[in-house]
Amino acid sequence: MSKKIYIGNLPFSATEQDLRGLFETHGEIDSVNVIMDRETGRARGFAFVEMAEASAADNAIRALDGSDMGGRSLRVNEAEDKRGGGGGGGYRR
DNA sequence: GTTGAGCGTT
Repeated sequence: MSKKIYIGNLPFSATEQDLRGLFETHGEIDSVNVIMDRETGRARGFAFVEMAEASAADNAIRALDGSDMGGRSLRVNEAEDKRGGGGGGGYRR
């Protein structure tokens, strides 16, 4: 079972590759998704990483949460399900 | 700078 991870307080210069490089150290990466504002195309300063194993995800969260990146302390946690749990966007059924 | 998106309907 894969697990989603939220990464906040990211430098706007952070990329998917940056995050993947960090997380793959702790476990198998299922997917990486840096969030961009779809209306402006600018980075929003946060991202999501999905890992193959929940145990690996938890390990990565512990290791990376509070880490200093570019002078900013990263916020790493299990992601909330605003996309995969409710249905998506507001319409459903 | 803080928890994604788009598709498209009950």
